[in-house]
Amino acid sequence: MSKPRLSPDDWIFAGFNALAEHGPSALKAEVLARRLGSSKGSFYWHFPDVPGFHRAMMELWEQRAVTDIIDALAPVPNPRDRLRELAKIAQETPTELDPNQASEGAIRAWARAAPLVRHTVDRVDARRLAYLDTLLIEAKVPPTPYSQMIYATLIGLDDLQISQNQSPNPLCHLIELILAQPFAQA
Amino acid sequence: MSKPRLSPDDWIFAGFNALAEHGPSALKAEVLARRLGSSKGSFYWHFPDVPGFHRAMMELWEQRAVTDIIDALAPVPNPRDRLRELAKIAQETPTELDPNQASEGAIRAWARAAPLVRHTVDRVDARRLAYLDTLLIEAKVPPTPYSQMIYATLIGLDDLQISQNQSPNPLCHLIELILAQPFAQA
DNA sequence: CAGAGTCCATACGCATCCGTATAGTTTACG
DNA sequence: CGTAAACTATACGGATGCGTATGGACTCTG
Repeated sequence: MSKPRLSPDDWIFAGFNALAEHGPSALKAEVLARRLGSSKGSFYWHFPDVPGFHRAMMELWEQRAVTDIIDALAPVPNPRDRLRELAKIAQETPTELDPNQASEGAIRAWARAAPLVRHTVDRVDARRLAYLDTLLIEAKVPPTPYSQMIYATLIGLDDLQISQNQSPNPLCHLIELILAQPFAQA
Repeated sequence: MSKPRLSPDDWIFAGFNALAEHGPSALKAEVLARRLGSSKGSFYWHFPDVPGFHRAMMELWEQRAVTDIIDALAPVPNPRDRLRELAKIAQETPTELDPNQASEGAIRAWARAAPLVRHTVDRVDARRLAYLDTLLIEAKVPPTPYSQMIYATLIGLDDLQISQNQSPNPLCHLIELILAQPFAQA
């Protein structure tokens, strides 16, 4: 017991946890090895170097960051309800230890100092905004400027750490405000 | 020439510039000294240690982060126009090399990994939200949940780097949306 | 000019991290 | 069982950061 071999994904998950807890400075080979009760030898066997590890983290996150949202909203039939559901899941306190949710804000903070992360986040933002545009169009809402307004509010609330599971949730309220506009007919 | 003595504020301003450009990892004694063409001896003369330098940065920022906004809005007489002006100045691309504006987002990112910064940002957020509450009340808008909605949008747009000086500015649009609600009578 | 106080440069010991090398251990499988 | 592959531990040299110590330089005042 107590000596399980580690897969690359084990390192990557540990990386996201460390990032969320202690910031980008925790994403170092020796620091992560201590955290996992392992050693640098293991790290450098699975990854070519530290930037390579960062790339692997970003590849995994980029794969899931957009599709997870789309999948979560797919079963909701009504376009207006899809927007409401989006507001709800965006404000849930992250429970799962997925690399998603748990460290969205930490990744955005990391992106400010790391060009690779910056570019990944930019691509994810663009794809999420494009998807949000389609959601709005289906709900008869003009995407400009509402997709940016909604997405910015979502990010800002996450950064503020307020109104997680709180009522009235400002993001839900914003959605209702928009859906009550004359252009958006139920 | 070329050998000006440095004041503590010179170091602090350089700190904010370095933070905005390269993130928290640039806030080190030797890195900053190189940046200023100076040396560690100067740094440790002005500050007891690196955390002490960080404290000095946060003290300066906390002093100005709230009052600067209040002062900028004070000359605007109409409560509704004060909200509109707030949206405008919040979305201006920072020109001045003030520690404010230039690195708001960088400070928020830094706060995720540094408890001292976290606490300072939390206090600033609380005071800004309280001030925004008074602005909304003066405009006959219920502060809950609109102050959080507006402030979150402001932060999110800054993080997204979109819609700086762009039209339609989503934040301005949000303000108009709120001011057009039945409870907010002109 | 003298001396005190202010400010800066350099060197040192210690610690941490990087990436490599190398040897050891565990697992898969013929 | 035995060999090869997969995986891990440890040690090393080089780089960089911390905080201190110490000597030099500049400035203000009498």
